[in-house]
Amino acid sequence: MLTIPFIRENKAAVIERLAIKNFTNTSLLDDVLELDEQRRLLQKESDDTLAETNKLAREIGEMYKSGKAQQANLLKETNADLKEKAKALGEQLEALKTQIQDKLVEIPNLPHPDVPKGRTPADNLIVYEEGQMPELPASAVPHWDLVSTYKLIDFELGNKVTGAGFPFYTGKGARLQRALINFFLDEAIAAGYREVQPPLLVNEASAYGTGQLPDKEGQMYTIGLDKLYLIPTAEVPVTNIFRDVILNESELPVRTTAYSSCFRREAGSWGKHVRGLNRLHQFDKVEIVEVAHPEKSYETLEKMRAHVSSVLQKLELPFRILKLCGGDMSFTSALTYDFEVYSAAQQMWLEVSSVSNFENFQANRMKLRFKDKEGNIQLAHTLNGSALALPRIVAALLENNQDENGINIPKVLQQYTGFERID
RNA sequence: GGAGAGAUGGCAGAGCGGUUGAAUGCGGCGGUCUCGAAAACCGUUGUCCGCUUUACGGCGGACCGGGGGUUCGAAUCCCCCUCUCUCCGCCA
Repeated sequence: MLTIPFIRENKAAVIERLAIKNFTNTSLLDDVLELDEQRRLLQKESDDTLAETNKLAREIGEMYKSGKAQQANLLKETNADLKEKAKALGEQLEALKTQIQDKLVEIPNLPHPDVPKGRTPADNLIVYEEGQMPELPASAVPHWDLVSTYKLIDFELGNKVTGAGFPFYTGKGARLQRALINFFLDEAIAAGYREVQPPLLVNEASAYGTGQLPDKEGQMYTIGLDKLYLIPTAEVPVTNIFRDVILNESELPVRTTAYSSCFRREAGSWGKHVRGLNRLHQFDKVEIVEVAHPEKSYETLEKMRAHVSSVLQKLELPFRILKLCGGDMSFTSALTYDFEVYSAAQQMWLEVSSVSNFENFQANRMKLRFKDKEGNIQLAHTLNGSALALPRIVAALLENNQDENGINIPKVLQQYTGFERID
């Protein structure tokens, strides 16, 4: 959520930058500013009225003490009118605030000046690419065939027990999952992130805090009876740790990592590009989250990028990094790097990580602040990234490392899996 | 699930319905003392909103788990909700 003073003082620039994200509903900005103008007037009137009633109450008290009951009773009547007025003003004020808030949350974050223009994924900028493209044998097949041949993942069983997109991982497939999770967590911890294990369900306030609510409700699984939501990413519970928190400047940065299952409804996508592990309703992911000083957040973004890169390098996967264009960026992000690994049998680049700086957009919405050296309170910056999401990593690992009669496990994982080969 | 107790500032812990934004202690910050530190002593120490000021600041409003009510006036009384603790039951 953008701050109103910022919009007010930088309106032209805001409009210009939002256009990069293809957001052109500038009347929303006007509405917010105008409503806020009204709000301030109303605030003054309401405060003044309340001040008057407070004063009268004190006077009435004095009168009773000094035995002037009659005068006091007279004043009571005056005060009753004022109180009524104050109540009405208060209600108007609340309504106005809600109205402002509702509009404010519809305005996306400003893209960083480096963000390329564009509307579709095709406009994303490839900023980095590395790794050897594997040379596969003629017998090479996509991962959905491999997992069935070597009994690593059972989609049918998941289908029976839960539904499409909820696979069972079996045998070495299950072990590989566990190995990857531990590997990712160990890497994150070594990079300075503190591990937490978050709840997989969050309440409304948290879903609102990270922006899943009010308008992306349909993307989450909900527990209606208890008004809880299954998390689409660990970002939700982890970032909400800091909701309504004022940190000390000396505590920054706060680095957190969490493994969690993630649940996504993702209704309406079918076809070859979502086959097998490419898109699931439940999957596993290790997330990194950082609360950063505003002056350090882009430095932090680069560190996150370096961290994810190093993990992919250790897994010996060919990957590339995209700087997302305005049209492909998320609502909340100011700058996002997507990481894609090459899955050789599908001959497709698969997104395995997304690293973003939200600047103070999330922080403003959830009131995450810090007290600087001068004692001033300011909004912190938040960033997060996947490090990494499992399914597509698994897909690429299996496809890229296959030979005629088996699959080799990358060296770095072998101490975690306890085996060097699947056959 | 049954019975009871409670929710106050960073923490601990007071608080007769009327200058109580809230005693006191600890912690934090500033200072005195010291070569330096500790101790001691003095001072200071919440958040949000509005108005005002070149600025330090000043004034007003809101907030004592959340919501509603009683009252001229509520942290203090009443109702509802949430959460926590203790005892009992159940249990991975």
